[in-house]
Amino acid sequence: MSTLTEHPHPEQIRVAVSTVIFSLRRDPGDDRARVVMPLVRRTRDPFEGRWALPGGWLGDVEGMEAAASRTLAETTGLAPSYLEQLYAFGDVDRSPTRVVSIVYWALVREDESRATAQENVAWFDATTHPELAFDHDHIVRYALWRLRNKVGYSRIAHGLLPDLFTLADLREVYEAILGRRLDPANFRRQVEGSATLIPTDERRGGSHRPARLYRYNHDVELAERGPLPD
Amino acid sequence: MSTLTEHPHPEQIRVAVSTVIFSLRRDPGDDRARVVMPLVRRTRDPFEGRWALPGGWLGDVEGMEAAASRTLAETTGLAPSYLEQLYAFGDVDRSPTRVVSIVYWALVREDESRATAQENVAWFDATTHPELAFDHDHIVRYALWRLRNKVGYSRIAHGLLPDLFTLADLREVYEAILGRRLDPANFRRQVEGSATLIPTDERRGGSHRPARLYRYNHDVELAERGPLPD
DNA sequence: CCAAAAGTGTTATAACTACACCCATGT
DNA sequence: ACATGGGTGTAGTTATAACACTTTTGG
Repeated sequence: MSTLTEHPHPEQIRVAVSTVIFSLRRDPGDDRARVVMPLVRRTRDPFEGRWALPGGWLGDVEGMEAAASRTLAETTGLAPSYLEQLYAFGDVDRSPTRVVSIVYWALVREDESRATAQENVAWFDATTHPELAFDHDHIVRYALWRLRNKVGYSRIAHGLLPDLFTLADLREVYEAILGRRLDPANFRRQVEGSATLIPTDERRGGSHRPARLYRYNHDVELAERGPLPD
Repeated sequence: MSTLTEHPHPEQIRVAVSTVIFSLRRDPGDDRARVVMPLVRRTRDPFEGRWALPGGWLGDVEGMEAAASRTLAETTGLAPSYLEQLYAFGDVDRSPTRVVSIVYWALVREDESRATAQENVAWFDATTHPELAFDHDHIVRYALWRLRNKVGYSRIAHGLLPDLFTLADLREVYEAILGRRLDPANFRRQVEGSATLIPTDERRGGSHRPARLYRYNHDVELAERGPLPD
């Protein structure tokens, strides 16, 4: 690639792809939703027995994003509603052998995330999880930071919701990600003014006054990430 | 890395590191500064003769950021005032052989960028440059987008200026990057209110009223990039 | 004195925040 | 009827933008 500094033959550096997958979990008891992620228990050295991010080696005729999707399918069994490259980690000592990890982060809708039933896969709270293998603790922290950051200036929150949702649902997503309460009135005006939602005529009646259901406007993109492939 | 999907042995994928280096050029004739970047002319296939981003293979005991710095030193001969990972490019068909490129972007101060005199290296306007090798056109577009984006919410503009500078100098940097004029009065108030500049007692007298010289306040960081190494 | 950039002041507009208040429904 | 979340109104604050104006230098 580019101007090649002279090496008789490039050394053996392996390329892996991992993905931080976020979803939302709203348990019967809790009144707030939590951000959760699936982890995989390692069945071999190094770090045998420890939890780690789902991932695998990059195939030699496989695109990196495709590898991330494959990873995601193998663990959750479903397609992500949002997928974006997070960062490339390549410190010399981050693994016993030299591995460069291209890390992606993804969003999966709550209803879909329930489908997971693989062996050695479990969902954890994204903020309070066991100590992970390799530098994955660090990676998860960074992914969470990016998620919180991005939710402030783009529309990715919809990636965690089903087709139809109320404004309270959407607000709950923001609150779970940002970790603080938002004013319902101001929240409503903000999203209504942004032309990203299409109001439907349907309502959903919980225990009180029924709320209008909205649909996401796919004309505006989930997130602007500049001039990048798709 | 992580949960390893079974491959008898990972295939031969090579890892390269490239850097998009930005600097500012203020030529005698022009009244505005331009964003410029150094390119390297390829001396071998593929794309022999075409201009490309400076870069090289990642050494097997070399960190990725170190590789980017090395690249930068080999072309400009100097250390960057700012260096950040841009993106990892790994499409299967972006090169005749499978190469994953970890791309960084960097800022170099104008006075330092004059020192370049390597063979096969030349500086080009960042917006109007010849068609580059590989997918480097695409990469440069993305790097420029990130630069313009980041200048809006962080202090990286100082990475293009010497130790002492006037507010007009700083404003010129912003104008060159954003491609539009800024109101001097409002610009002054914004940066003065942000506590990132330390006023000195020195002045610089051009052809008219002397302007106060400022120094960058290193207590606040150049840019917040979240919980990432250094 | 004049041109031009340095630097200050003023005002209009938009965005954000807090919070009071009314509405519609299940119980 | 009443508790509760859905939904609207409004006023204070803050950030931004436009632009008039004063100051200080070199020529």
